Amino acid sequence: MNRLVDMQEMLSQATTLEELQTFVEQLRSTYDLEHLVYHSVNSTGDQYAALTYDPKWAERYVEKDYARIDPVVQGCYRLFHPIDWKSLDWSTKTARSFMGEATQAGLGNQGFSVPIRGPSGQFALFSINHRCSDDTWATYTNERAADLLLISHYMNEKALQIEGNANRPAARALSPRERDTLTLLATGANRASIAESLNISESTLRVYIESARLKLGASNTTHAVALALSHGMIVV
Amino acid sequence: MNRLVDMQEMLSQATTLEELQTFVEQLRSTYDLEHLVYHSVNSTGDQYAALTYDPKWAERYVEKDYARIDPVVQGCYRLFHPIDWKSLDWSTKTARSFMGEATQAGLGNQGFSVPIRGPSGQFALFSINHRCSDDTWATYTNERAADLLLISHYMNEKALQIEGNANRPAARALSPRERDTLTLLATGANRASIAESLNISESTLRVYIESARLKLGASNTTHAVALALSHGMIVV
DNA sequence: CGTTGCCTCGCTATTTTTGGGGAGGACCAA
DNA sequence: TTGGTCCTCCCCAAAAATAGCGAGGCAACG
Repeated sequence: MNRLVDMQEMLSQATTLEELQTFVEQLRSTYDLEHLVYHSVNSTGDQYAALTYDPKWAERYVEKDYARIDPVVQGCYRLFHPIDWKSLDWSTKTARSFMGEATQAGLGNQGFSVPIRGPSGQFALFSINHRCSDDTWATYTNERAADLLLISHYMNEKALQIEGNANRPAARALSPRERDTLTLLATGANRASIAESLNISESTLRVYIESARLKLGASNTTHAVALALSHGMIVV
Repeated sequence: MNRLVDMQEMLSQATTLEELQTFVEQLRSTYDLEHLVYHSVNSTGDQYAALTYDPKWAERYVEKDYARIDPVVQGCYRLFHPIDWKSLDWSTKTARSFMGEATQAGLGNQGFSVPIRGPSGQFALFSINHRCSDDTWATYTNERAADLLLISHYMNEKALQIEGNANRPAARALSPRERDTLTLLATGANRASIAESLNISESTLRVYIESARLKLGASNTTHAVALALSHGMIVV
């Protein structure tokens, strides 16, 4: 019975990006789908995709930078929940012509996407695609949405983990005082008021800002706060 | 058979926060769990929780601001995937004493949490809690993780929708130039270099910074960048 | 017992940002 | 046409941040 467990098992053994490609193909046949895409963009703009689309379509998509007009991508960037493609806005001319081209490339009429947000501004999209009637599709998604949502998250985790192995030298951890300082700076307080609320002199405060800045490799305070925020080192 | 469909049905009919409370209680019995919590914090710091814990414990938790030391909350703030409580760091003294108190309050030894990030820096935590052996718990979570992950997202969507009805005047949208400006500021560039890279005068640049600051209600540039970042208005 | 990291404070001078002000042109929608 | 929102530029004076420096105390680690 348990497709989900099988898939998790398979995923847990993957150690390379190639294996993730194999995984999505396996996923497609196991869940009996027309197509399936995992697409990740990290904060530095690096992209990675594992998909079952016709390679020519994928190539054209990248070449034409279709992500800019694809209603699925555009919609998911500003949405935060799994969504059926039908509920997106396909009314514009560009969207319609894009859909026409996609259909030509073998995409089915039905789709469902899961936006996933990870650390440091990473964003991934997990989409399934099929050709069938609305009713059949409703049954499909009801049956599989839970599984696929879970898989999409674990797949993203795995992809990040694999990519993370070829990683950049992580910023050093911040000391408690440094975190306090950056947190308060992020709230818009100035040095004088922060020093007061932390009960230290402004001189001391400056040392924290400076050391945090150096640790994070930031070029100024605003940069340091932005880095700490997007790395989850502080929370506002 | 289908608990999940029943729960989705029940959730879709909820229109008030009270009904969400009823929903988590129903969820607890349907999924046979010790406890269950949905806790949301939006960008303005407003909090909402629906939970099955002893009200006294919830009250004490809020009063003592335990979210600051709760390893589950702290862990999930910096993690982006569903996580078993066992894999968190319980080694510090404060964490251990916190856990002791939680156990006193009736919490089970096992837990599983799903961090959920929504629009404008909204953050929610969906946790399940139970008292059982590790093996039993592994079986539990395997069986239910997919359902609960799906439910957690739909519940968050619902909670946002309900709260959204009683909404605040959101920060005004930023113009493209304002976004450019804040984005570059977040990378640590100073005004001179940003003006150069945007091919405008530093005077013009200052107008953007200032108007963005006013729109966001920020007290200074760093604050504006932090707000724009945590509201997802810019991405670094 | 030395090193390392953290917390604390002080100093100087320079550079940058901030908070106001005004002003013209483009564009779009009511 | 008028009003709104952008985009662009300029001025000034005051406030704040920055880049360095040095230096003592404390706790933990080896």
